[in-house]
Amino acid sequence: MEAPALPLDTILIGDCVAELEKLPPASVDLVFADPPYNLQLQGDLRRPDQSLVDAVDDAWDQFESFSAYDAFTRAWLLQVRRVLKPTGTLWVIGSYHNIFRVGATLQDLGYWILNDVVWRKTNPMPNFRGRRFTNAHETMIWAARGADSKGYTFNYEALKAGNEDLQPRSDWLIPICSGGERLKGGDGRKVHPTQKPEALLARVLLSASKPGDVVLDPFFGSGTTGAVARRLGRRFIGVERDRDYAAAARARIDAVTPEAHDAIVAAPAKREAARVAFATVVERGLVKPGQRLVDERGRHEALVRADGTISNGTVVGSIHRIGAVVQGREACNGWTFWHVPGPAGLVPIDSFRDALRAEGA
Amino acid sequence: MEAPALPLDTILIGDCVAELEKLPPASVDLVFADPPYNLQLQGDLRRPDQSLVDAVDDAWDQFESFSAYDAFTRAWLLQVRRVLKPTGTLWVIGSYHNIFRVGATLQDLGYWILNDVVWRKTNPMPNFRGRRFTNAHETMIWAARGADSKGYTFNYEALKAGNEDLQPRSDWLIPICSGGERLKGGDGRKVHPTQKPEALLARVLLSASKPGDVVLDPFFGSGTTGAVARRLGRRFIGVERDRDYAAAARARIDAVTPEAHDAIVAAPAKREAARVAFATVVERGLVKPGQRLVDERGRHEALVRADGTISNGTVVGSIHRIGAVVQGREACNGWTFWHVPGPAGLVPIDSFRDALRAEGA
DNA sequence: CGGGAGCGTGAATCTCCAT
DNA sequence: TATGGAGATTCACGCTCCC
Repeated sequence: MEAPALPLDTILIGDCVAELEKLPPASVDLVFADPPYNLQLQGDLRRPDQSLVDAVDDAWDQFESFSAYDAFTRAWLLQVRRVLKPTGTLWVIGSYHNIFRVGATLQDLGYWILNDVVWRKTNPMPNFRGRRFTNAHETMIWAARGADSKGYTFNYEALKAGNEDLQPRSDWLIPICSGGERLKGGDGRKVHPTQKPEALLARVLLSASKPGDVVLDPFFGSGTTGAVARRLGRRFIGVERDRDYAAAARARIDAVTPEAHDAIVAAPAKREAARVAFATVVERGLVKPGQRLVDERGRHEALVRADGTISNGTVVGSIHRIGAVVQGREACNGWTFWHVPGPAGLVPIDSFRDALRAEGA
Repeated sequence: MEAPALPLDTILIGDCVAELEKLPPASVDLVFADPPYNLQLQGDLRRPDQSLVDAVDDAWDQFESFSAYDAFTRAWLLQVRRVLKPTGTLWVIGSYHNIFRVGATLQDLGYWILNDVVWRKTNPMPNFRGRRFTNAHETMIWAARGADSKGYTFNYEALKAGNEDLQPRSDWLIPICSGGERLKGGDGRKVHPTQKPEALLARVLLSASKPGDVVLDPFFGSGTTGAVARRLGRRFIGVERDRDYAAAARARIDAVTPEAHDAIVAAPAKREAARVAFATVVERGLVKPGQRLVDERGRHEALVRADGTISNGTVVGSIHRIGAVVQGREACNGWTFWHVPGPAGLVPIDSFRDALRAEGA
């Protein structure tokens, strides 16, 4: 009996497990999956200006329990593993709400993790209540079918050449999807609540697939995977339950102009802005807690604290804030204002920042 | 029966589950855990000739290995949860080999994840074979005892002040432990294979504990947690099975000089400042009854009443309530919203509260 | 057409105390 | 334990509007 043909460059409408069951085994080169994160949000969240955050409260993200989510995860991971070629690999993206469960489940099913890759966001949503760290990253797991998998695609040389001849690392700095790239409906509202940036998908496809490869996305959503696949000369298969999402994705992909064949190489990574905090200078021991800082003319002084704040004896705050306070000004650049007294004279604390930047470069 | 005393600033020699069982419940403020990655897996999955066992087709063997690791993880996480105070939090560090299993297990046990934090290494070990991304990070999970946990320590203001007045993010850039900080034995070889950098522990303790807090490390190893705890004025309890590690850690910690008290006391957060009622401001005559209040743009106004309430002409209520009412909003911080018009411009009523606080200090 | 102020918004498990 | 009120809390961008 003839194997069913692959529905290339197609969006299949339906539940991903049911749709994947119809695909032939060992037929897909790469899978990118952005499953529901199972967020468990309590009430409304408001910004400090009282505006309401548009939360992800869609029905597709609701699960009864962890075990219900685990069963769902296991089911789609099993089907994905079936349709993956022996040389194929899987990427899954998630946040701390779900990624640990996904990772444990895929290990249980025999997948072999190659890397976990951190997507660092240049512009994450801030933490409005100041009770946690700003959630500034998401996690991707890159896995082969099994521990003995050989021959998977990893375009190491191209990635290295595009990264100033440095090895590609497991942490990627990429902005979130916004501006013109973000799909909007006729009402001006976003089409999909969690549209991923094309730059992220581009780096995934350029890292772990070749032109002509078949890329499957079982949670197609607004179709970023399809749009990037088409642009980069890959074939795609999308599965999406929601007809509105699928229609928007189809229109989006049809509007994509594929890159010329010789242009499909890894783009050079953007040079990362080296922002150094004073807390880091203290943390690394370049300036010690308890150190006395003075201004250039010796009129003002302050003491360094272990957490990278400084104190003028009455107020504790940042190097900038305290610099402003002691001068009775609105603002002050603490990096140039404060100095460490030494045997050879005053050393501006900015010089320690330079040292850290040089080290990071 | 009297509760057993806490063995403060002590290294307990033994299995961590057995040793934790001896500690009283709800007695520890912070736990930092650096558990073994693959307790049994590594040995079990390699043949004597070091070739990999075909784990994909040998589900039984694989299940056994992961299952044993999960049981171990569950056991120590349960004990840690027992000894944590209701306001206490847990940090666990791991890599993709184990962190997904640890994360899923701690969620199953009822812990509530606050953040996952990525330790980005400035100088990771390169990937020699060019078949994966350079593994340039490790993952930490920060979790409270449960979803309803309140009152955990997070020194938000200090972290923000030490970070260029920007709120702290979930991705941290810190070098690996090397150079003089790395403990070496008499033979010049490293004492412990996975010694963590003190800068990492310092940021954990400065983020989520206060001076005098009790910090427990159930996998004490070379004692980085204890050394940093001592330096930053925290108490520690370490548990370590290996006597050599424990001895090296003890010597290391004894050589640590604690920071001066001024350098480590937490900066007072605004939310912890003494409460001042607006009625007190009126009572003291800083704002007179009958005074007209306006918002920053002069769009809204209200009149002060002798009892510390204000009125917009139709409704009487607190500065917060009336601020919300005039804007048609759910909530409003009246202290920053309302101003007293003066010859030199608008004076926020918050400044009168500051004056009373300064007077009380 | 340029520049700047102002506004909108993003996968979010986002308070604490007194009664 | 549940409820209600006080009051603390945001960063990077892209877009619109106005001068």
